[in-house]
Amino acid sequence: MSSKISDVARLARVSLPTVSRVLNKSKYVSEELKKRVLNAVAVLNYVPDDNARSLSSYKSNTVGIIVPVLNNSISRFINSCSTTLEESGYDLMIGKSGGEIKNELELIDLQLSMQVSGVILVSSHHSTKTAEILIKEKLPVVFAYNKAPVSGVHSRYFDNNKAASTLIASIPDIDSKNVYILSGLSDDTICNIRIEGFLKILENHNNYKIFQCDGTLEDGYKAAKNILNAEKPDILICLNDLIAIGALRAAYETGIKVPDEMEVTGFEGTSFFQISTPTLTTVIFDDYLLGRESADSIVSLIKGNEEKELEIFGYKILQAESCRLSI
Amino acid sequence: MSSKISDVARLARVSLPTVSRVLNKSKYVSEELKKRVLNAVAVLNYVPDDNARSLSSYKSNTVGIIVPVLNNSISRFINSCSTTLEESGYDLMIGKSGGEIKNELELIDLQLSMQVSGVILVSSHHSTKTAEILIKEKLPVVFAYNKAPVSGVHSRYFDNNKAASTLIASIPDIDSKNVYILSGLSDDTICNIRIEGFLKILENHNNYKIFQCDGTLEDGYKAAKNILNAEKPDILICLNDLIAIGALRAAYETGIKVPDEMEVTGFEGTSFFQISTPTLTTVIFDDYLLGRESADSIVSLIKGNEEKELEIFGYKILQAESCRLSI
DNA sequence: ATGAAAGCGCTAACAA
DNA sequence: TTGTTAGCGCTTTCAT
Repeated sequence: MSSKISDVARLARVSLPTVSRVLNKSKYVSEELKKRVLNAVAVLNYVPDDNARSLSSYKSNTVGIIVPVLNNSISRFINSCSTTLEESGYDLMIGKSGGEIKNELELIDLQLSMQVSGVILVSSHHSTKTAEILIKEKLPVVFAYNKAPVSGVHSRYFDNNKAASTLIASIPDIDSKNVYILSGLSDDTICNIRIEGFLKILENHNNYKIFQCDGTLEDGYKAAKNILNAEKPDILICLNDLIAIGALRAAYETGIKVPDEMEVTGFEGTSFFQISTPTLTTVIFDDYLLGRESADSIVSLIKGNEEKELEIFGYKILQAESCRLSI
Repeated sequence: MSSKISDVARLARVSLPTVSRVLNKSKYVSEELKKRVLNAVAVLNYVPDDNARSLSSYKSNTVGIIVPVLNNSISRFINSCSTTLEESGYDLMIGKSGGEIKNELELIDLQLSMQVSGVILVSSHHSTKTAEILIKEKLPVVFAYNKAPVSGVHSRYFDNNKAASTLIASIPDIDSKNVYILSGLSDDTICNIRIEGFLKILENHNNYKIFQCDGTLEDGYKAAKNILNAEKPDILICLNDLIAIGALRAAYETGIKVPDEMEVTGFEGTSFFQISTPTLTTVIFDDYLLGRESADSIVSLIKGNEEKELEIFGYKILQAESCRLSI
């Protein structure tokens, strides 16, 4: 069926290693032979077998990415990783953990068995166990979207803490407002970091409350509805855009005018901010940037270069109709 | 570093093939030996090398997916494929072509060299060349989102034609309205199929015009703005939701009230419909369903089962504020 | 039911 | 510069 390196060698009247050398540009081969080899490759439509190649060379050109789920923001991230990795000649193997450590560990086994050259791990809650396994394997790895749970591992993420502080600090008169925070799940590290950031500014503020939902649009809507039926926040700080969009709908249905009667803010997660009514004041992170940087780092690590262990990326606060800011 | 099958064999005091047989459940092995092998595997933390396995067995447990880009709808699709494939024990290798045939062909070579067991190809414009190559390789392949350009190849897609006809047919009084159609790029097969569907109903209608944009929110906005500055449509039929959202914004800025002064419809592409103001009347496709079905088909084909060459999936018309329907 | 031996397609080490 | 040889880790005959 498909031809192999020996077929090419025979047709080009050279030895196997010569074919290999031409294809991998690993050693100098005379122009004459090189031409014969390339010609034979073209004639036979030869495609090297990556499995055999990886097996004998202990190298693979595959990078694994493990994500909890393929949402909007992670899709942008992967898109960007993919572009960068392709430029460097790497393929992408994607695993979806559903956010469960058990699956994450299985996926790592899977990718280890594929001899991936490196792994980019996306999680809102990086597991120590995962990190330890990866370290033990001495596999190049980049933790994205969140800081690695142990040191000595490379992390690339956004400065959620500072973003949260800055957002709160730019809300005029925050001290005189009763503040409601609507968070995602309590085991979501990123949510917790954002809350920490909020509280840094709110520490002398004695009129705030924190509520929880599961972080989806639907549950954000439900939770907000419950809150608004019982209480009267001046401002509702939502831990992501989906929650915020749900809250906007809840406010609308409850007859509460945003921002006049209540302000609402979101936080990165989608790009819905520009479409909602009112448009959503939120924090924007550049997933493409993070993807590119993470991919660059993993490539660099694979090649054995030194890389900064931590890189933390900035944010942009987008002022829109749902909450006026003083910036 | 990592242990191999010979280590396991030694520790379990059995031969290599026995380990292989236990791990692959390929032949009967006595309980006694099986227990020893599994124990050794656990002790050594043994993970089989997939490359070696594929090399010697001519099988791989990897399925390739090639997509033009990772947008919202395709992410849902991949998410769903991924879940289904994982259940059947397959890994996923994802390539992004950027919509270019050249890249698509390169990615196929890449995946061929990885010995993928099958390929799911997503495109809004499937190339004959790609199809021919895949056929020649005798690789199981499923074309998704669009009909394969040649027969004898499996396709799984939505009935865009009928969806378009039904949408138009449900608009009250369409015959007496001047209809503007705002399409995506002219080489997007899916757009063209939708237009065909529209025109089936509009064939005796002599008051419609077709415009084009590049299919993005931004360009939809620009194109709609141009149209609305010069003309006065009764209804603006947008070929996808992004265009429609752009058009809604253009209408808003131009001071045209939707739906009172002009109606707007979208078409699958995002799930923004529920957030816009006004909410968007549109056609919904179930990307999860398509993902599951495509993945099921490829698994089935890999196993050598017969599969229906064509499966065409339905749609749901969602009536919302931007255009009242008679359904 | 189990083991010994051969070989998958390629690259790396060595030799010429 | 090129070729010969061995071996990557596994599965698959074929014996036993």
